[in-house]
Amino acid sequence: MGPKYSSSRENYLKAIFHLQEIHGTVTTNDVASEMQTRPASVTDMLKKLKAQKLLLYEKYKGFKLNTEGRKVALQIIRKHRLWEFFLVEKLRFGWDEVHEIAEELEHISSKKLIDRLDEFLGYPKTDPHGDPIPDSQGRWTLTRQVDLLNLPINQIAEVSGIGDQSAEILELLNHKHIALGTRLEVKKKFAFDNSIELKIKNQSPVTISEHVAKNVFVKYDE
Amino acid sequence: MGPKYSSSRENYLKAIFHLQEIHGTVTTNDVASEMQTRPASVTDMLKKLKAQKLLLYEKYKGFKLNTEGRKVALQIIRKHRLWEFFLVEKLRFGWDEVHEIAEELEHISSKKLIDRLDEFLGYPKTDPHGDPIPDSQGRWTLTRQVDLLNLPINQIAEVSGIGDQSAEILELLNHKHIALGTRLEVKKKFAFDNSIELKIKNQSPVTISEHVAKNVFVKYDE
DNA sequence: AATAAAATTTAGACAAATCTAAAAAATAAA
DNA sequence: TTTATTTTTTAGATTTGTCTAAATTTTATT
Ligand SMILES: [Mn+2]
Ligand SMILES: [Mn+2]
Ligand SMILES: [Mn+2]
Ligand SMILES: [Mn+2]
Repeated sequence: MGPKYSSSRENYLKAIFHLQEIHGTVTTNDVASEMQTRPASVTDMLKKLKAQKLLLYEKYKGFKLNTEGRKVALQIIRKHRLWEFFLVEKLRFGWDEVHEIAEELEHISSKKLIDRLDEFLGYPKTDPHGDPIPDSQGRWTLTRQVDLLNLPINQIAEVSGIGDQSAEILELLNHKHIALGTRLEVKKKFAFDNSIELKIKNQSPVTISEHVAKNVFVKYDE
Repeated sequence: MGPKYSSSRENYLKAIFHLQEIHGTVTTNDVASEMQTRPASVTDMLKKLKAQKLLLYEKYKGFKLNTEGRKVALQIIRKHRLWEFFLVEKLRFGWDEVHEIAEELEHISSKKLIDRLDEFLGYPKTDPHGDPIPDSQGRWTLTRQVDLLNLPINQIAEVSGIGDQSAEILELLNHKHIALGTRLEVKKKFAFDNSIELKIKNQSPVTISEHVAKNVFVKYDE
């Protein structure tokens, strides 16, 4: 037996899942721009997903995944993030080069494969970008985190996630030696442009823009 | 950039490659039965592969891969066999359950991924079924091997490959504790039905049919 | 409330991969 | 060497996923 849903359908489910995490409900244009496709193509797919009973959808009224749709989406996200972890931890890829490959690997259908992979990797809780990895029941552990703009001055914290995950921001962070797990503190906040000066142990201070700061999440003990 | 050729095209290339290894040239019906599809579908694909300059084909005259087609086929075979090795050696799958999964994994496009995987696995020379793994230039090392029907009596030899790789024969061999690398010798050959009695160290003798014996390959020092 | 703009859906088309049924070509049998 | 059988190809459909252009609906602005 082949895969239950096509790669394309799976990509739509994943995109809708991510968008509805933010806005609760999702629009056609959102999905189109997220997936680099045309609104008409999205509408076509919405009908198919509704027919498959994965989506709550009334035309012109927005839409969201139903329970089954969320379940399927979470399994794809699980696969995506486990494969990313594998690529970084076992095959020595950089965290900024794994997304595209995982975008393909996430569509491999074997459930046994992914559970064995999970075991082989030691049941990791987060992927190389700090995002949580759902378990085989689709549950994940929530971690409270704050972005760098909101980290109090002189509070030491650990990088736990990245918002925007474009190759561009990852390249920038790589260059500044900011990675998942990096311990750092904010030394100065400049009101002029909201840029921030950071200090990482044993390194000279680095400055990042507001745009970057908003996309770096950290956790810290109070 | 996505994959250069569709999964379907890659499956055809691989099937044609295997068939032409045996017969030199390949027929439409051969491919159709190998791939569980219809002759008409094969003809359709042949035209596409010819248009892509991967295949030498004149209608009604048989066909075979050209240099480029062979090159592409060998890279897919390389991926298939490396993934099979990974599944058995790292994820503890049985050798009789990896083929289907590798059938999907072989279509992941990243060249860097497969080269890193090769390195991670320690550059294995053969897959779990004893078949050679091409290197990244498409070369493999030939090993002379003989099937069990032709193994001299009392000559100790090591299982190095399986011909038919159906789940059925693999299940049978599994049950009789015959695996890749097993050292064994032929104790008796029965002329009546060409069945064979084998001895594996520390085990009681087992009997296999001519049909099975023809599909188990071994190597041995003379 | 009427009009303009934006968002969404529909209509109709296309490419890829497959199929069935029928036609054409090659091969085997009489 | 005719005739019959098998193999292969073509013709025409179908399914999935995509697109453009046009129509429809919703939302925002005067
Ligand atoms: Mn994907
Ligand atoms: Mn990730
Ligand atoms: Mn395959
Ligand atoms: Mn194999």
